[in-house]
Amino acid sequence: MLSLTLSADQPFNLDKTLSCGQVFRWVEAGGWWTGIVGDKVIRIRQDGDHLTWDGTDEPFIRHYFSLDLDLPAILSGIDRDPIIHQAIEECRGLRIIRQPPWECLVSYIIATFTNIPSIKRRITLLCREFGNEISSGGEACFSFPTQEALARAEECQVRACSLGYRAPYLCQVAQQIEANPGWAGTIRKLPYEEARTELMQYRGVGRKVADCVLLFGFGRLEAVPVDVWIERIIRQHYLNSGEKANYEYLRRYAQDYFGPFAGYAQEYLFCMRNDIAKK
DNA sequence: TGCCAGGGCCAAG
DNA sequence: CTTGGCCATGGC
Repeated sequence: MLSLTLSADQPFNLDKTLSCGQVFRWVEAGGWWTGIVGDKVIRIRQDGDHLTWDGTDEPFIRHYFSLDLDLPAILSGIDRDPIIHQAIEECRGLRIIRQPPWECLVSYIIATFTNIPSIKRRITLLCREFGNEISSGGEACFSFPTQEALARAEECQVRACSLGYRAPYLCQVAQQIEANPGWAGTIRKLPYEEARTELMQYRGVGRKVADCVLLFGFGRLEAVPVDVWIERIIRQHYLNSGEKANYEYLRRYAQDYFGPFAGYAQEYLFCMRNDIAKK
């Protein structure tokens, strides 16, 4: 069991970070969060300024939870109006996690046109079916399926994980990625707009999924995924009623308005969606 | 029970 | 370039 003490000037809220809907493989029970990242089973809890965990080392924890970033500086940069201010007050300490790109890509393809409980359930089924079993001492845990495993999977077997019409997307994107193993390095080197265009070449990846992958999988903190909730919030609180706005308009609006850390603003607003988005 | 969900694809206008 | 129908599934 390892531990670290958070610095007093760098807030971190483990519960908000893991429950806000950016990751789908963490479960809380009895004050402990258990999650599977790569081939590691990690158990972690927070007591005030103290983190305690096992399953990985401290550098991984610091990197995965972005503990190296100056969160107060980020939050003061986006704190531009009473709406986002309320979200910052309520969710302070929420940090955007650095997800493995492949897991992030597949997860957000699965996340299209559904709800968060269903996403978690489907990813669990997919890992059980196509991942590798990891010994964890407790109940059986499974790693996220590799691109090779999904590329070779039978579509009907993928579909059996309650994935519906997304099953062929997953099989095809796995084959595309397998044929282009340097894909993540390519994305990482490109500027935002070009990286986005590159990502959208993959099956099942449109504007919104591309923005999610850039934000959560590649640390592009300027990316603003616009799902139905964020669209509602921007329309209700930031635009004139009836103002014409498609996806690109909404995304650019948020990026121009909130600045280089607009992705953080997006995630804080998303975390507060049930309080600030009506209907 | 019906509506909705961290949308994307594809054809038609 | 923009719009509209369609898509499987399960939570609420």
